[in-house]
Amino acid sequence: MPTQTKENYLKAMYFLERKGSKIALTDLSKLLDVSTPTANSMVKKLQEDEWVIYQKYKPLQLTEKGRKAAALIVRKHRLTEMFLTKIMGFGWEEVHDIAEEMEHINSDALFDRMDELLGNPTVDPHGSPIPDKSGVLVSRNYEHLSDMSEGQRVRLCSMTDSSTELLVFLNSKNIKLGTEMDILKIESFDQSMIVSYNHHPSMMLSHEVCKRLLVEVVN
Amino acid sequence: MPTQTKENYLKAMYFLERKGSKIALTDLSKLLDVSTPTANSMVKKLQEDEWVIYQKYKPLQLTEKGRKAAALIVRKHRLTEMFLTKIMGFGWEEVHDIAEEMEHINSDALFDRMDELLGNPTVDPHGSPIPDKSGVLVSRNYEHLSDMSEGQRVRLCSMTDSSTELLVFLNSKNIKLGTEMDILKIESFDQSMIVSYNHHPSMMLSHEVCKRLLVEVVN
DNA sequence: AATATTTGTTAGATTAGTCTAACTTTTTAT
DNA sequence: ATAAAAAGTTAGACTAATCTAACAAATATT
Repeated sequence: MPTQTKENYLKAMYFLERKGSKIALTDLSKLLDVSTPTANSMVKKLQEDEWVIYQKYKPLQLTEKGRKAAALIVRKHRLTEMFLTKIMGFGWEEVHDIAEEMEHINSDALFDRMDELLGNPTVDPHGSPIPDKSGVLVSRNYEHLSDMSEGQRVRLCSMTDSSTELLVFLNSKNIKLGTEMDILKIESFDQSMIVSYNHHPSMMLSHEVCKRLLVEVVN
Repeated sequence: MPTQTKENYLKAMYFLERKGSKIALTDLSKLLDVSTPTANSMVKKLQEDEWVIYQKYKPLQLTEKGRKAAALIVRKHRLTEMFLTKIMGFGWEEVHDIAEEMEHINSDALFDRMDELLGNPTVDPHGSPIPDKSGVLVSRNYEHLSDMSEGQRVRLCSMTDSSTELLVFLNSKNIKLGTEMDILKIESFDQSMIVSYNHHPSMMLSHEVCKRLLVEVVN
């Protein structure tokens, strides 16, 4: 098992890989908020135990071993988030930071028990998929709300980023995962949407927000 | 907030202080399984932020600040143990190692919620007292089972050490916190005790075990 | 009281993780 | 195609936490 710091490097590389395939050192260092030389020397060390493949000036790559390790950290993170919301009663906007620490806890028993108590969940409180015990992640392909058209009915399933600000905003609008919305109108000048859902007959959502909400069309 | 390592030094000093008042560097280094020079240089560093009072060749001392910090770590540890047993269904012999990692998690919200869900417990699953939110620990004065006499009826309330081996042993004998036992006989040659409890009419407990069990007399 | 033992200290080295400054390679833009 | 910009690398230094070897002080033993 790598150190906590190394786990964070693997996790960051995992996210970068899932986003755009090529992992750039600069992106990694920005994501982890360290200097590029720091990230550079760390990936060289990670190579020694075959977590990553490193070649000078080439994009970074995770090995299978490194990818699996990263996925299992993400699994611990997302199970924890689910546990904190479903069992302990936290709001979805409160759980990220706690999970960020708990994901480094070394105890299969703990996370297996969470998994069990939660009934083997497949997504976290923000709709992000939970990798399985062998590190396999099956992610569904949702659409950005911003790409939908007037008249469609959609269900909120996930979001591109789960920043506290976005989650608090959605709380204030009473929008949750699973909330179904009718797209009443799209303002052409700023791409903002007027939607209706539950008991809210007409709510305006800015383009910035719509870009970050992932939905599926309701038949 | 000190680092995780420093928190472990404070916690160790706290235990040593509660056991015999004078904190010796050698004892500290043994408890933490580091060399004496390592412990020595660390207490010097801890002094810089006024966690401890250090004077060459003198016994170590915790400052009020250091003692409170240590107590709050112990609080997190014991709340976690309680949470793992009562809410998550772990056995009392399984929780120490997990709590040892969770005690370093930095989240008042998490531990406050545990406290709440548990109904503000005052002892952990092994009968050890839980310091309150301001770091005050009120510990009851139990007797060692080994110091009791024939004919007395006692209730198991705590133990001097909660090693997995002892806990597993007690599990196998079906002895729990709260179990009331009648001391039927004390063998003079080895101080072992014959006790009866629940549906066990006569059980032999070695002196080694009796020394580690803390009880109170039942009137 | 003198000596032996234990306890504590200093010095110097090592590893993990970080930085800045300077430099090189690759990519982008004119 | 060359210059400018971006990305990546190397060198060297720093802090936290650890070690061993050597030494000093305090305590215990005869």
